[in-house]
Amino acid sequence: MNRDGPNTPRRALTLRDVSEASGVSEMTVSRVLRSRGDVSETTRERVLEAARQLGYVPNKIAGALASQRVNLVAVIVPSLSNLVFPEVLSGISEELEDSGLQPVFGVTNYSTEREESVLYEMLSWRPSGVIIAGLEHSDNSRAMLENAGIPIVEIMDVDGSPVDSVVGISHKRAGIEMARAIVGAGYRKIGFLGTKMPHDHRARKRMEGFQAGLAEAGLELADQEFYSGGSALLKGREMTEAILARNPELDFLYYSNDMIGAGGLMWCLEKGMDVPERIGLAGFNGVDLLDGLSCRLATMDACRREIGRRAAAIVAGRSETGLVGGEHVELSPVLQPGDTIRKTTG
Amino acid sequence: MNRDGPNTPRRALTLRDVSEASGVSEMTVSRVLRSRGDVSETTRERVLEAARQLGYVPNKIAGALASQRVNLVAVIVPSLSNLVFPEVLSGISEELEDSGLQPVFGVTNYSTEREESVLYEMLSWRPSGVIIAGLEHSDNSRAMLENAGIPIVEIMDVDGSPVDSVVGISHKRAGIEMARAIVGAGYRKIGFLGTKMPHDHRARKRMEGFQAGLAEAGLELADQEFYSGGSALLKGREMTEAILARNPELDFLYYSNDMIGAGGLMWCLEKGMDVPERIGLAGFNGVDLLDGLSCRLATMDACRREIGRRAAAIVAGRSETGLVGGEHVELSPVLQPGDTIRKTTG
DNA sequence: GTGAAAGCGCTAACAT
DNA sequence: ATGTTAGCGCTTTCAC
Repeated sequence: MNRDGPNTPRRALTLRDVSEASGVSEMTVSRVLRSRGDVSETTRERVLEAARQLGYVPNKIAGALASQRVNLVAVIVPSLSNLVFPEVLSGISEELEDSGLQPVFGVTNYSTEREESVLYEMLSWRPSGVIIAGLEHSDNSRAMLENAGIPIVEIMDVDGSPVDSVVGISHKRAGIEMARAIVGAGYRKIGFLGTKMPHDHRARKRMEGFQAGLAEAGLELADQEFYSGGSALLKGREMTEAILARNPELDFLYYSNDMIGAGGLMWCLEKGMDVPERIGLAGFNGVDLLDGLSCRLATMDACRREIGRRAAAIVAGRSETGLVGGEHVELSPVLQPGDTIRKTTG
Repeated sequence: MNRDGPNTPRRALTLRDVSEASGVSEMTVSRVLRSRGDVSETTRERVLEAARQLGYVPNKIAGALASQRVNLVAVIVPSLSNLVFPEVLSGISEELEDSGLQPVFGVTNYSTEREESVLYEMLSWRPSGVIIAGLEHSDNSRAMLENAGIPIVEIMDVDGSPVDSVVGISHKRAGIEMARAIVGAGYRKIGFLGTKMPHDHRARKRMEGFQAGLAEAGLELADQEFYSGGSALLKGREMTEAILARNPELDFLYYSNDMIGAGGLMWCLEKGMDVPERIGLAGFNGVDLLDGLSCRLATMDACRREIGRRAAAIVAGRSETGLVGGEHVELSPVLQPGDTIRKTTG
């Protein structure tokens, strides 16, 4: 609306404008605006006042080109609707808050191709670091990361070989431990319910670990069910109904995430099933949404916020270790048994 | 890890490197890389091959400075954990997909100060447009938006005076209509439950509209309850218990969002209350999470994805109207009565 | 404490 | 179809 108002500049303001308005050289204006010392208090105030009056906003593009420094950190995640990732992003934002660095988010929709183009796009802004979910990338992406010459932190997962630093949990181990807990509680006919997405490597690794854990006890998955798309809660209900119709003797259901698990739990409770005696359930992630359910679903905390924080700390050069790169941080998710795993008396 | 590998460049590659490797002038390389026509197929391929081999990633900073064009759109929202905003962002991303523009997200945590600094930071990258949630900004922020000289789209809300374009719904009207529906269904003792956040202007406007709607029928809010922080589902339970303990004769509860509404609904059902006869409930947003509940909470769709799309279309210069700025798009949220509002026999 | 000159890596505009 | 020149708005470096 105000585009043609009397104060609207035809072109954006530059340092020169502030310089002229304050009667001080561009160089000194630049120093004041970047709070570099060695400027007299008088000049400082004159400049600041002029800049404020004009409504000057510095041009970081020119600044970055001249200084060869960009205070941006590229953050690349598969999705924003997963609930997990916004929490990781919060952790990153918090840690970066007063580091002078600014996160820029990119979303891949679990597509390797899209990851490649998002990464390319972001690297072309010459960020100071990259935080990227997962260890599985296309050859091109991996090459770009290796050649970027900046700190790279792969997050969420540690099962694989990182380009540089890595912060995450072992989903394989998480699966194994969940299997052990379930078997230890006496369940024997165990089903797995998860996403169909072929690119959700972490869910796949959890399932593989889970199978390995069952194998330790001489067990196998009794049945499995996969979905894609739609409301997770609803899908959880539907899949639970389907798998139990097919296989009524199942005594435990392991879900690849908490939301479908919660849907399944609600379905079981409504059907009047005895949870956790007749049937036990568990999910994954430890989303605090579950705090609101009357019956708490067993789950495992994925340490999302902490992962974000630690990754950001590495990029900001603030991690405790003196390492310059190649840090390897494995966090340990903790089983939260809730009310849906039978208590063993031993 | 690979930082010191044999192929790691000490400094980033430039056009000049590609130029030398391909034996073609920088200018022609630049043309090839930007797919500007007027380059022979032979040269094109030579250049592309050289760039690929070297692993050249263009420097957008230099490009933007030279061309005075930046393909970035600043998107500023209060929060990522609200579930509503990721959907808006998805709508924006989708619409921007093949426009050549790239969204960059910033989060304010519902703080006006933070909004100001995020906005300043983003404008200093000279984006091609700004999409920002809400119509309430600090004086400084408003001035920055007015002087930016680029398309500004304020989203979510239309109750107020926009800087330039606006895409959203009237939360006031949404409140009024919900009140009319509730009163029309015969409820009379109505309570409101919402967030305490003083900066959630949209929730406030819904409440004000709601009160206005009740007033049309000579009614007032019988009671209210506010919360801040914590798991929304859990808070919904707690607030519901509290308000009904204080005021057992309430026959309807209007929640400022679906998550606390779902918590309240679960609590009522567990207590064996007759929903919707003895007590009715309604939320706001139309989150698809509700699809998974056995009893569907009444709600109103906030048109989140659509808002994102339309806003992005305006910034991309693709909106249907021939206007250059100052577009005003008001969407109409639709009441989804679900199972928690008594059916009237009229 | 302040200023002048050079140049960051690209692209617009104009040759050829 | 390709090359040359100038300059985007800053910061670095060095001089005063």
